[in-house]
Amino acid sequence: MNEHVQGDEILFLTDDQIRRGIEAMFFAYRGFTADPDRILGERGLGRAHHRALHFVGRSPGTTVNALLAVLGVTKQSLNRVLRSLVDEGLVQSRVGRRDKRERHLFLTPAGEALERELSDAQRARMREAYRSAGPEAVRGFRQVLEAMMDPEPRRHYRDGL
Amino acid sequence: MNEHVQGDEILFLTDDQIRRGIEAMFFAYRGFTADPDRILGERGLGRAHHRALHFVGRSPGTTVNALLAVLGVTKQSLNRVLRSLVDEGLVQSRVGRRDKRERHLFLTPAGEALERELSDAQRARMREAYRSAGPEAVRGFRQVLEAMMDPEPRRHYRDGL
DNA sequence: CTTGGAATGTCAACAAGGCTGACGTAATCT
DNA sequence: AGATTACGTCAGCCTTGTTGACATTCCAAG
Repeated sequence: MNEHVQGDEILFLTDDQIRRGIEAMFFAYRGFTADPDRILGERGLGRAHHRALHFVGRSPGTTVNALLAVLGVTKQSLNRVLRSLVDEGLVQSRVGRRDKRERHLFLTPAGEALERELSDAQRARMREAYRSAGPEAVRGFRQVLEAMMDPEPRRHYRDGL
Repeated sequence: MNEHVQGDEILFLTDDQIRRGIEAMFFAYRGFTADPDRILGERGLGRAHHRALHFVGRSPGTTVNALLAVLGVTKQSLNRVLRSLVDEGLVQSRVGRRDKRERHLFLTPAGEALERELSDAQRARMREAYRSAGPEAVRGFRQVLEAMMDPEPRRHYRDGL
């Protein structure tokens, strides 16, 4: 092990390096949500609606309970968001066939269109960040983020493959 | 360029890879704020207070205006947070000597203690994530995050060296 | 010296989106 | 039959963001 690698091993864990990482998360998350927030604002919706649209779009037919677990909010909070999405004709809620207590959630065509519009902006930013940083950096990015999650969200993250 | 690298170059920019990155940000940010949020909750404070404490601690004597620019909120919003921090004896606000309109902000010993307590939890998590991912991954992590910021926050991020 | 503008503080009102607690209904499981 | 589960809903509270309006204090230019 040469001095340079030794230096790396020590330096990247200093308090100051950690602080840099903390601030990077703060500033980057703002950028990450900026574009969708702007689009949603024009339609009287918020970030919470985007999250619901995203995960319903990712897993069509998912139940309210499953969505609650992924989003990590209370049912009252989710219900308020879901109700407005259904009212706006963006999400459809179907009573379960096997278990009629469950509601299965789907995006309507309008919901898919909005989800696409929202994600396009976010994707464009992330794509550009990925492109400029390169595959190696992206691996590191995802590795550190995954290590930062709580166990339960990490499960959901891995499920989403 | 062999097929493996070629595959990398293509694959890491697919919509699905981008989506994975988006979800990684969402889940990781929750973990990132979880520990401080818990501590703050016990004291009737919130995430906004943590951010103010962090940046005042990082740049003692900074002005309200400078803090506004870094945090990206309105003065009314910041003022509410700052007032409660001053009331709790965590932050001291001194009138500027040169320009008496300005207020220079400092952490009191109690403020430093709380900032330390909050950051310790956050730092511990990030340190562990850094440690498990390694220096190479950390470089990639910071590279992608920096590319995701808006220009103005990126300036503040780079200033914070 | 006066005046314009900058920096700050403060009041009021509002909205999004979290939370808790309580209650109701229908369906399913034991 | 009774307990549990899934979901919805009402009511109320909190934090944290917003806009708008207005007062104060002070620096700096004319």
